[in-house]
Amino acid sequence: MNEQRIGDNLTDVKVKNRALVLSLVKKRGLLSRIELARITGLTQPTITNIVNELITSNLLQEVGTSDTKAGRKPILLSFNNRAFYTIAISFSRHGFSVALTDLTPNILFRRDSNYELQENTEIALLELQKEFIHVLEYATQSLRLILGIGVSVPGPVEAETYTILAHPTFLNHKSLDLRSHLKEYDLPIFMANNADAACLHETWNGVAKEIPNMVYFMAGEGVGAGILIDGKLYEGKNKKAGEIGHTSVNIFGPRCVCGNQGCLEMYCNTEKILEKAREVAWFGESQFLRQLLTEKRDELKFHHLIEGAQKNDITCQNILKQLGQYIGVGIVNILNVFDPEVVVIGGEAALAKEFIEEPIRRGIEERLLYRDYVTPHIHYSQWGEDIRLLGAASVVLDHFMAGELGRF
Amino acid sequence: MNEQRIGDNLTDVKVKNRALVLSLVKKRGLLSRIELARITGLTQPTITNIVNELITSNLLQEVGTSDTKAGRKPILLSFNNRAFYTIAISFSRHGFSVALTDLTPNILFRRDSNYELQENTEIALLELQKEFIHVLEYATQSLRLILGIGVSVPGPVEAETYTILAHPTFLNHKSLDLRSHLKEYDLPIFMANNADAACLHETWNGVAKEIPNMVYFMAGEGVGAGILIDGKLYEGKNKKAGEIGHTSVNIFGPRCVCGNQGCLEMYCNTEKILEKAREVAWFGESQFLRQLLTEKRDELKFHHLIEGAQKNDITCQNILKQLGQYIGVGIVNILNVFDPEVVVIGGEAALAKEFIEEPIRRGIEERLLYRDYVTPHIHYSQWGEDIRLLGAASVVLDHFMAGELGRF
DNA sequence: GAATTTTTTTTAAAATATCACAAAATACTG
DNA sequence: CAGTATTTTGTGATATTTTAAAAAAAATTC
Repeated sequence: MNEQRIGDNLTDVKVKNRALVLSLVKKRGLLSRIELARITGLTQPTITNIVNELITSNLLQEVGTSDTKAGRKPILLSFNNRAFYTIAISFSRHGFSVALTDLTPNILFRRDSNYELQENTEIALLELQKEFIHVLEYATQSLRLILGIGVSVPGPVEAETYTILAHPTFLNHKSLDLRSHLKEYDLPIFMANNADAACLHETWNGVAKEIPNMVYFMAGEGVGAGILIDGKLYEGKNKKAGEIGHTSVNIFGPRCVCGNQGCLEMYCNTEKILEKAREVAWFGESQFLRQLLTEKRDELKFHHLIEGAQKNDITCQNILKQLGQYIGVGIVNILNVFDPEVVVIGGEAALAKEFIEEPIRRGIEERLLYRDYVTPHIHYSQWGEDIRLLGAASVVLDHFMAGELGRF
Repeated sequence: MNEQRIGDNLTDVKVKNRALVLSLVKKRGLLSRIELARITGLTQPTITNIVNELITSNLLQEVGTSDTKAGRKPILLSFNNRAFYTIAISFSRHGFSVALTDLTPNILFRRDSNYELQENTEIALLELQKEFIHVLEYATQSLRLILGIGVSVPGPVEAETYTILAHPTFLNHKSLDLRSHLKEYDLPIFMANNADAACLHETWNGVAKEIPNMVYFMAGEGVGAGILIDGKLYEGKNKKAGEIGHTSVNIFGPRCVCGNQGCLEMYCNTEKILEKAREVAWFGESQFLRQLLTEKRDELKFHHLIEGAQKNDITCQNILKQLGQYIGVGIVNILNVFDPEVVVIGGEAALAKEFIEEPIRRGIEERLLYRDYVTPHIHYSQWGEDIRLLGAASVVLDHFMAGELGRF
């Protein structure tokens, strides 16, 4: 696939500049040729040339003009998010979704399912295939050109083959070569850990559009991070980077399933938080929790804690506050190690923003090594549950925009 | 200085390819033109062209031929490490050194001093200037062309201005603009944290020559890391990345000077280890330590522990073993977060390799999340104390080889 | 010593951005 | 409302760089 050339080439220049122009318009919205020239430092004829090619391949469109003081009005260019489409597949620990998205990406059509890949892999795969075909038919019916399939997985992925690897919390039986199951549709497949996928989405459509160094801290059923360095996803030698959830934050702490002691994940995954809430529910002072538990038995979910906290239930607030404190510890570690421009907090925990924000802020203020010299920016994911599918689509988008899929 | 062009250029290609060829010869030693063509994927004429330019600028030399089965013998090219020189300045917490180095870098002439920058900044600076002039005179006397000054600092450096920043453990009074003190000699000055500098040295002259992703874990008086990503030093938004010593590994642990709790540095810096040794010395069972302490009072140094361990003193061995265990925790955290190809352990701790190696290996085996999928490579610094100066020189080298200093 | 092999160099060709300038479109001025 | 200034976009020649093809150089083999 790769022809292993490390030396640079004339065509490399062209490809890079074309990708640069395209992604600038994608990220900044409406731009004129002259603005592109100014931003890139390329000359106007070069820009004209590149832009015309991109218009020919239908990726850019001329959409009206903008006002200037005098002279010819600049023609505004916009990214054509309907030029191509992706099929996004996302797995959580309790189900999966398949969707058709445009290049923004927006979710145009989705199918959700509760089959767990964990429980009965064969049946789940059949179900997946069914839903996939469903989406694919919807897409072909309306003549959408599909760039590829993006898959977001809550666990590790094998670097070369994009196999979903066996892993105690998501797929404990054996590794799964999803690619071969979808091979017959002859679409390129890209896979990423869901923190990485979410991270990519923030770079193309979120808060990290113009930010080279960012860490996406994902705290939900699992705790992991997507790491953006120099505008590119950093995945490490074996696509195994970002497992911040399994860094020890308590060397003398209890043993984690991974073998380590006192992993961060043991303190700030939402399951652990719920366990604690259940404990407190029966014996604690929270009427809200006790009532919930009698009504719904063991069906206590994370969003219940948020509801409780919003209804001023002190216990719920305190539990979330503690979650914030633990997340804060993780964030400070990230800040000290990565010195990123931005940290985005995502996953279920982000839904509790209003209750964890303050303890996190406080934690940074008190504990950050270089707090006198740097001001870290902490954002919270704006995408809710959709981020799973949006991330999956962004994986395809990311490969496409790098010029890898050769459609422009 | 930067003309802010993000678009790519024909000259960019040339500069990159030239830098690539030069660094390949520097790193791999003797190479012929045809080999360079094969490695880079560039064509032979392109290589010839570039090589001839580099020979003209005296950076490459033709040195004999190598044997082949038949045909014309390839002319071997070698990197001329005496084409230019650097002046390296390194600070530790207890003194500084100034040296002249070639481009390997080898230390050709050095001056060491025990003035602490901390104690009496003004006098120390005068002393530094004196030694610097000494080295500079030695250099000019023999007509060496100096590329620039490299400075390695055991603390943070301000990104834009290369100011040495105030910091509790090295320079607690106020920031120091070393650049302006050396301005009159009209040489470019580059500064880096000493972990970063050491990391760079490993990329140019050590174990990471061909490795894009590496973490240099430095454990000595302080604990920090130099992070290599995609072949480049990763410094973060504000050159504050890599402070792994101040990641919390015990959220419930004692407060660190930095504000955080249970920082890694509190468990595996050598000072802490020595404190523990001193405690144990009087009341423990170690005859070696007790004798040492009565002879030398409070002059117990880290190398004494190593000596003791080498003389089979169980207490010394146990203390070092524990150090290894703590370092192991740090390494596992690094491996889980960065998934690097290589981790290099440096700093004073690396001197105790024979005693910490096993507990570190064991720690990784037991605690690494993806131990079934990845095999991390752990190296130990080979450079001893010289790494400070070598690192400082490598900072200059690194800028030069990137084509920034415009001498080729 | 002629044929063969391998490396290096030369020459011509292709690709790309740049430079200088022209054309187009609009606002401002009197 | 015509003319001018201003700004954006487009065009053609030029310079630079890599590439492709072929020649030259150097060494080995038969």
